[in-house]
Amino acid sequence: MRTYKLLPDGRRQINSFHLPGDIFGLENGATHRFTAEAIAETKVRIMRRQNLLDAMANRGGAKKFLDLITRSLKHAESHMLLLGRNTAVEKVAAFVCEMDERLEHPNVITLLMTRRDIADYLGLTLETVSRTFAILRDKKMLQVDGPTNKQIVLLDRRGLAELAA
Amino acid sequence: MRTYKLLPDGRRQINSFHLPGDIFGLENGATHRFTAEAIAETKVRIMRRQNLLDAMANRGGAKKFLDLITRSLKHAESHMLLLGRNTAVEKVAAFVCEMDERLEHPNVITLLMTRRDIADYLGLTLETVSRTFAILRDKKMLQVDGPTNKQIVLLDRRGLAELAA
DNA sequence: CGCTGTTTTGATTTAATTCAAGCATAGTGG
DNA sequence: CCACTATGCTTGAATTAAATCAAAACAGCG
Repeated sequence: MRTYKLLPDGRRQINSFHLPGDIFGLENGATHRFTAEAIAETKVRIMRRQNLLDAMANRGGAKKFLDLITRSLKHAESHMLLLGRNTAVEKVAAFVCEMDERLEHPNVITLLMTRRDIADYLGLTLETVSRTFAILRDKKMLQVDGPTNKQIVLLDRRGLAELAA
Repeated sequence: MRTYKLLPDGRRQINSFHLPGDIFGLENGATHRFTAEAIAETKVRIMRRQNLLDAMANRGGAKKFLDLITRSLKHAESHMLLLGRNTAVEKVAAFVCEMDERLEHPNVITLLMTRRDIADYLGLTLETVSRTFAILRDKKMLQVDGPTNKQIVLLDRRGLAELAA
């Protein structure tokens, strides 16, 4: 799934992509803070706020809950650094490294999102994302494969991680 | 105070500025996620993690705590949108509007941070921040005053808010 | 098959950065 | 009280990274 915010004129910032097992969408106030969309066949389990507060009432629940939100905050904080201070190459390298880690280092990363989604996640245009994949491909750091170029094979995880900085 | 993250080569992203009364720095794991620095005479009250977990155990505490972290997350999420998708003018307008709101619409906003701090908060260079203040000044949307140009007077709150989008 | 949406690639433009002065302010010490 | 220095802000000129504009190729689909 993708969660994102929109500007009135249609510019979009994707906060994060959610993989199976992820928890997201913690809200408190009366209004939703962002939109969530499935980009593949998805099963979602909903949790009521009341149950959340109940779960927090016992020590084990509080700890788990603290872990969850710390993870969200941590991701947001490092993503701010990326959006504000990284170059296009660094952003794309960071993106593939993030996916690689979250999928636990598969041989092939199958991207379910489009180039535009990736661009809107990284604060770039889809053309720049495409060109940057080409740059990393030409540097032999990754392969771009499959009929729709959505299969990514990491050839140089160390080099990519260095770029991601 | 300012809280920020650094890249190895010195590039800096300021997560947020903290005003009197703000709570910040919620951490969970063994390592700190960012650096905090005072940019003015500051008194800081520390809270132990244990006390936090205790406070969460009762319903009132849990609610307050949920409010706190929701506020942090919300700020981070909207800041991601700003960093990834706003222009320089929109960023600076959003910055002065944020300060105006948080200081509860004073006649004069006295900035305690430098132009570089603002730049590192908005994902710009200090020169661009300076130029952008000049643009908004020339548009009669704000005044830049004081011996060191750190006093900002908002002349057109509505217009600035529209720019901030 | 034609239609639609996606990706790539090329040419051009532009917003913001970088490089470079020049000033103003505040602090320091003689 | 006055150089002297350090720091921060502004402004101008040149550069550049990424955006925009444009076109072609391709896959998937009804």
